[in-house]
Amino acid sequence: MVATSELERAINDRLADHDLRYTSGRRAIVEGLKRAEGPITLPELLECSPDLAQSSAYRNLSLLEGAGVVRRLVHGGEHAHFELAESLTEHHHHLICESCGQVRDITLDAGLERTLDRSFDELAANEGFTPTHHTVDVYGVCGDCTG
Amino acid sequence: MVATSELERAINDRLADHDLRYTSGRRAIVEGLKRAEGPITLPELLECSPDLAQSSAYRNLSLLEGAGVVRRLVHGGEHAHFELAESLTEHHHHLICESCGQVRDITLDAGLERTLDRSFDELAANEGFTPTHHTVDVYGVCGDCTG
DNA sequence: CGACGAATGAGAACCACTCTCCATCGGTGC
DNA sequence: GCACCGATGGAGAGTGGTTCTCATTCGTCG
Ligand SMILES: [Mn+2]
Ligand SMILES: [Mn+2]
Ligand SMILES: [Zn+2]
Ligand SMILES: [Zn+2]
Repeated sequence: MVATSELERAINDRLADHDLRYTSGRRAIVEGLKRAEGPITLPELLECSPDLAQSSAYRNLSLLEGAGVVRRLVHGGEHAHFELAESLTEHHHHLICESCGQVRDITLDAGLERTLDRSFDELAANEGFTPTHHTVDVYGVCGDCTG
Repeated sequence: MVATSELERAINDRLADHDLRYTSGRRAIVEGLKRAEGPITLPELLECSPDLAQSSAYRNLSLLEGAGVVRRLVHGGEHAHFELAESLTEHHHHLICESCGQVRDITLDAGLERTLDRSFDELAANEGFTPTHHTVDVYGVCGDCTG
C-alpha cells in the first residue's frame, strides 16, 4: 500500500467500484494530498493546484471520500481538512494546533493501538455499540505558534 | 466536583471570573446539559427547554464555553454537541454513532489514560508541539441503529 | 463522426451558527 | 422610589464553508 503505482491502481479500483472515472481533476486532488505534509484544507489544496475550480474540488473530495480514497477531518476550525484514506496509507492520529489550526500526523506504538482497540471493543460491547474505527486527537500549540 | 451545590458554586465562580452573570437562561442551559444523558445538540437542548431563544442559547453556550463551563464537540454531523466541561465532571471520551449521530460518554481505564498521556508527551516533544489535552472518539453503530 | 452519460465550473442556494440592534433587566447610588 | 448604566435577551439579518443547480464540455463506445 506504499508504492506509487500500486497506490494509483488501488485508487483506480475504488473509483471504478463506485462508477467514477479517475479524471485529471481527481488526479490533481490526489497528487495535492500526496504532496502535502499532512491533512490540508480546501484553500490550501487550491493554492497548490490553482487551476482547480472550488466547486469541483469540493464535489470531487466528497466523491473520493465516498469511494474510500479520501478522509475528511472535521474539527472546530473554519475549514475541514482532507488526507488520503488510511487504507491507502496507514493508521495514524493527529496533533492539532489550537492557535493556527494546523494538523500533523502522528503514529502510536502498535502495542498501544492494540490495547486501545481491545479497550474499545470491551466498552462498546457493554453499550450495545459496534465500533468500526477510532480517532485520537492531541490538541495543543505547535512549534511555529510557540515561537 | 460532583455535589450539585458544589458544581453550582464552581460555575458561578467561573462566570464571575469572566464578568458574566449566572442568569436564569444560562442556568436553564446548564440544567439541560446536566439532565441530558450525554452531549446534546442545540435543537435537543431547545426541545428540553422550549422557552430558550435559539440565538440566546447559541450565544450563551459560546460564553459558557469561553468561561470553561461548557465543552463543544465538533464532529462530522450537522450539529455540534455540547456538554459540561471536563473540569466540572471528569475526563472521558465518546462513542459516536455514524448512523444517527448520537454521542455517548465512555471512560477509559486510568492506567491507559496515563499511558496515552506519556505517549503524547513524547510524540509531541519530537515535533516541538506542546499538548494541552486529547480526545478519543470511537465511531461505529449504536444499539438503537443496529436494531 | 454521432450519441449519450459523466464530469466540469460558475454561481446560486443552503444552513449551522454568529452578529446586530434595540428593548429589558438588575444592580448601584442617591 | 428613581435615574443611571452596563449586562442580557430576543428577533431577525448576516456570514461563510460547503453543497447544489444547470448549462456546457468531455470521454467513450459504437
Ligand atoms: Mn492524518
Ligand atoms: Mn462527553
Ligand atoms: Zn500552530
Ligand atoms: Zn445510532
